[in-house]
Amino acid sequence: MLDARYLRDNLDAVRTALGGRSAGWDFDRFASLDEERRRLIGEVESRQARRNEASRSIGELMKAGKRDEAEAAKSEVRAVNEEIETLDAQLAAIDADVREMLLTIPNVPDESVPVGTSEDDNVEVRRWGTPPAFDFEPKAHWDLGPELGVIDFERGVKLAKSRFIVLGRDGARLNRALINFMLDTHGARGYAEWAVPAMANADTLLGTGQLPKFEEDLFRTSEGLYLIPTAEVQLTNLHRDEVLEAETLPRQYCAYTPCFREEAGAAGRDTRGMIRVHQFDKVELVKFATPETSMDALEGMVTDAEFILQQLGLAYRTIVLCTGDMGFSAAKTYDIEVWLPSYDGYKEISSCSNCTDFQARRAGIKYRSPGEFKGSRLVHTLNGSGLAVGRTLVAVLENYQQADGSIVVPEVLRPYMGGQEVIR
RNA sequence: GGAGGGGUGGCAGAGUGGUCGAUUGCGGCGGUCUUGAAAACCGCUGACCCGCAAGGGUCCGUGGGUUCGAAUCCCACCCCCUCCGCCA
Repeated sequence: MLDARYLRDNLDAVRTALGGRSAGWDFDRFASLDEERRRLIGEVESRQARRNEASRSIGELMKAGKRDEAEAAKSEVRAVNEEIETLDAQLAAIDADVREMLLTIPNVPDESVPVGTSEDDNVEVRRWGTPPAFDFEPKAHWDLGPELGVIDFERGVKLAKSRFIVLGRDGARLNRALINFMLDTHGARGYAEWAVPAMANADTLLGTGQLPKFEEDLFRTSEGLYLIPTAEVQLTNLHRDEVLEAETLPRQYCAYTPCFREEAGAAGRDTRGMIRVHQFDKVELVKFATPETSMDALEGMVTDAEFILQQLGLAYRTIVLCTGDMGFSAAKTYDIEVWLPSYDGYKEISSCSNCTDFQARRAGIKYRSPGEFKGSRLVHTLNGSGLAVGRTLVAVLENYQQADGSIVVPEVLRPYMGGQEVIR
């Protein structure tokens, strides 16, 4: 959510900065609603002031025994109350409209973000590692997995529905090894680990921006709870409606959770394999930082996510998303893409964003620093995959495959696999 | 799920219709005192909205209702605690 005052004073600048991202958002309607809202507030409050004053005098008149005067004052207040009621109804309607508009306008990109309209305008910032050269025809994970008995697509469909998968035998163990390796590595690098609910309520999802605009991406239970699409939702909302002490910042959190996505708009995309499924595991990183340090914190988070790929020996490239390709809450986003032989290219495995104060304003996450400024200010929130475990598993299978169909276990994972060196 | 109790400012804890946004204690900030510190004493100390400002308004779990007026009364919902039941 953007600050209403900021938006009011910078309407055209925001319109320009958002470009196509704000398609369908009516800036002029906002301007007139906002103006009308402030006018009505003035109307209501001047009447409330009159009513409060009159009510006070009624109390005094009653005490003084002047009943007739008190009765006269009462009827006057009744009349004022009727006016207030009418104005209040108008104000409530406009408030709801303004709020709805504020909740559906995306974050404003940081100045350092390249301007563009699609993923074609994203900018690669670096590459690491060399894609493996095979002296045989490498297989895709959707062939390797079933052949090794580590991924079972048919049974995933049987147990749930399409786009659900089952991991078997060494697939399940490799998955768990990846989770533990990631958590241990991030833990050693300053991220505190949490275990959080896999379901979240509407307030929580409103706080991070999934609601109200993207409800169709979520699974909803009959209780009105939602399955979390990412642990970012929970880690960020841990501090919803809290004021953090400045000296405790930055805070760095991580968590492993399953993630659930409806993938409503993805029919036909990535239909083969386990690249795009309804449920996947992810280790998530979240930071709370001051406005002055959040951009540096983002660079650090990307480095931490990249470190996992380096340790695993997987080639990747890092790109900065252009203005047109960023998510709703982000002011700046880096995607890390891992090399996948089946794609003969790089595929997203992590996305790290600085959401600046966008989520903090929705969720009421502030910090204070008594010596530095009075009151409290909004923190900046950041989140990033560290990494998507399912896609990492795919990357390991495909990049470490041998001519005989076996998989070499990356060295850093062997301690988590009981010393096992090969999956066959 | 059943029965009972309770949700007030950073925390603790008063307040059952009228200057209560709210007594008091702790904590925090500033000051006096002190070589310094502690103690003691004095003062300050919630958030949000509209406004250039003066000022005004809202907020005592949430949402309704009664009333000229509600933290205080009524209704619904949410959450917490205790006991019982059930249960991984």
